[in-house]
Amino acid sequence: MYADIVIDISHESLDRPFQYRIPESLVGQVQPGMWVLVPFGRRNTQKKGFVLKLGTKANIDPDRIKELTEIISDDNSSDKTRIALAVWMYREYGGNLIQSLRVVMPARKNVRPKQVSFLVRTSDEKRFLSYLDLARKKNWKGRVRLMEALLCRDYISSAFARQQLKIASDAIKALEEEKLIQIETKRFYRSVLPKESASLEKKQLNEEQQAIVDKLISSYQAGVRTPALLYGITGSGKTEVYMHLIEWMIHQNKQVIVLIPEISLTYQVILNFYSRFGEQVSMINSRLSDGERSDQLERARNGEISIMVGPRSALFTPFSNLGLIIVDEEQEGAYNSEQIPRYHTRETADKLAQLTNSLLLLGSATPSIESFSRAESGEYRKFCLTKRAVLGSCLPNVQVVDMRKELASGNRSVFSRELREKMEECLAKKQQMMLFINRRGFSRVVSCRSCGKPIECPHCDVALTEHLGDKLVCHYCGYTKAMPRSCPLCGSPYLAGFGLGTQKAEMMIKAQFPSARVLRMDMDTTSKKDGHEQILDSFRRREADILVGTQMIVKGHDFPGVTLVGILAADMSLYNCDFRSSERTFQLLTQAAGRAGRGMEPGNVIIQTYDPENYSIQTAANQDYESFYHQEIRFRRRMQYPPIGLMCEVMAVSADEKLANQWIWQVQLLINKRFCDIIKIIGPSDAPIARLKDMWRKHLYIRSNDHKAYLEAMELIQEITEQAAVQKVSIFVTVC
DNA sequence: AGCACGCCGACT
DNA sequence: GTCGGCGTGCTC
Repeated sequence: MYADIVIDISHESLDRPFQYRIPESLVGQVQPGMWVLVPFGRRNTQKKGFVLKLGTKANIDPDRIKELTEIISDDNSSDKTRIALAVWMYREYGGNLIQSLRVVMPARKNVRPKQVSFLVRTSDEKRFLSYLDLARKKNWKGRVRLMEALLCRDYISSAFARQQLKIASDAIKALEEEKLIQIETKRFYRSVLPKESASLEKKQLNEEQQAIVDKLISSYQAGVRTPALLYGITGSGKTEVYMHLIEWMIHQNKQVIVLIPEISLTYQVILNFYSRFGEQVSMINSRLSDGERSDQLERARNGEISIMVGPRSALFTPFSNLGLIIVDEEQEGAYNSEQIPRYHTRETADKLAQLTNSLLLLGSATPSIESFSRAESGEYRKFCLTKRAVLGSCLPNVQVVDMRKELASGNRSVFSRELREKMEECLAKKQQMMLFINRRGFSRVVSCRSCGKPIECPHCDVALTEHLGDKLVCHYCGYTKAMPRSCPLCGSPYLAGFGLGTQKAEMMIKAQFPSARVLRMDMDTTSKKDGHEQILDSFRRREADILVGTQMIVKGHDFPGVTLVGILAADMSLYNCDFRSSERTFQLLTQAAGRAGRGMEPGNVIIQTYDPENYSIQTAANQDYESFYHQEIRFRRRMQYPPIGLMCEVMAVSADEKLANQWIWQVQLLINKRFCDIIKIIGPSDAPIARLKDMWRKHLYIRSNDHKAYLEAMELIQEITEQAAVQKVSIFVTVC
């Protein structure tokens, strides 16, 4: 009997199973999913390993196979559910199990716990005083100072002794050896919460909100765990519903995970939770250090905190009595993991909720087509918030401008006449505006006017973007180079930038409205720590009239002073070769439009587009989600795209182009052979970015209506992945 | 990740 | 002549 075991070492070359013999005494006991101890390497050092599967066939020369040592019992219930979750992720999203395990068990890093040490007086007063006399006589100044300080207190902190009393470490050592003092250390958790405490009073719920909270609580008590979709228009107060539900859960001694897209995880949000729930809350985000992060997870494991707020990785907080998982802005793309396993947070949260018998609550103003269709079919429960919570504020007035007509009447500027007029009006009234453009940098591409070829990144097959200061930047790998004088291919000196980026937009605004104060927000201006907060705060304090930026300005920020929102090129995201582009465009436009008129003043939104009849633009302009949904689901049904059919992308990545190609064709061949009619394969072909960071990328799509066959195909791909790993080709699946 | 094997510079 | 530098390769 053999077991395939992954060794718990984070290194690419060990990301594959090793076979071990199961000793007679453990046959029947060793099961997939267990942690075991195995001898590894020449020295046979005992390593922790994870049992993938059992088998009777030896894959290598049986003489080379060692015997596994023992089973490590792990009785932490949260660990058990998280291992089960990792196994599920591995099956669902591919890659290696150790990769899934590493995502799910993040606290495994060896970070030193932060400690404070104290010097504690241990001996009785008599001996202490007599030694003090001796020290005085001998003129041991340091020891005298330290002992005098300890006369009136039982202990002082080492930091205080060193820094304030200027005690050298040998003085401390000497006293310790005399058994007069003792050094004690106490574990101390790094705090990530705001220092200030604003106490936020509990807001009264309106009728609609109250009814939803009541229904969720009563059904929870009745044992209903059907996921709930909270669909509420922008500004309808979804957060208050969350807060009340969380409060109830805490009273039931349950723990809560609140997931927020990284981009909207701002100081403001944390302050909100902190002022409501105090020390019971913690948060994690990507800017925390390893130490800060694992401290927060440790506190969750200890039961010190009950609420964890964070981006997708917060889903794996080791709570032992989880009751509720909230996924806010459920439709956000940021919930798709970029790394392998490319899990989707909503789906994974759903699985975790099942494993822990908790409630999953999804919230959105523009739900994903998946979630809404599940709500329609009854797989999810649907709750609607239809009224804006702030009294007096109303939905903005939206206008779609046809940029083709602008061009036809001779306006070649990026601002339509309508937008210009509204901007002038807005500036004159001393109100604020936001201009949204979907591309950072200066121009989209720089290409040669003679040979027509764009200048590309040497490591990725994408065009470089022009940035201010005569720089060319790759937005995928960060490669930067100076703007060349002439075309690197044909030598022609005529190079020109095409398309519009945030930097260029900022420059044009400044040229046309010289008196306006402009702030720009994109990846380039927010890369510094707290760059995000600084820009938003400055805008909130009305230190600028115009905020121009990429997606990040439209995500959930509340600026009461904004009365105008301009979307400079609405269709920029529309023509990606991706069946979700309409959905993304609709969501982006609706969100951007929702930024206007959040205060008492009515808001205006101008959407500039070259395709004004497009249904995603039309329905977004009317803020009509349901109408968009019905048109979009019709399209998906016709094309058998998700959520109607099952679909995934299989990608083979390798430094060697030939090998990547060879393995993606292997996938195509084997799937075709086994499921020729049931599963449709699109491709293989080059991925849209055929080379990224010097790695070649080949991909294909798999589409099927047969759930069973689809899962079998996934297993087949899993096997191919293992074989390909030997040749350093990584194959992974992205569920569409 | 560890650890061993292996091929070239400064030393008892 | 050796001791030791870390480059490369393997671990069931």
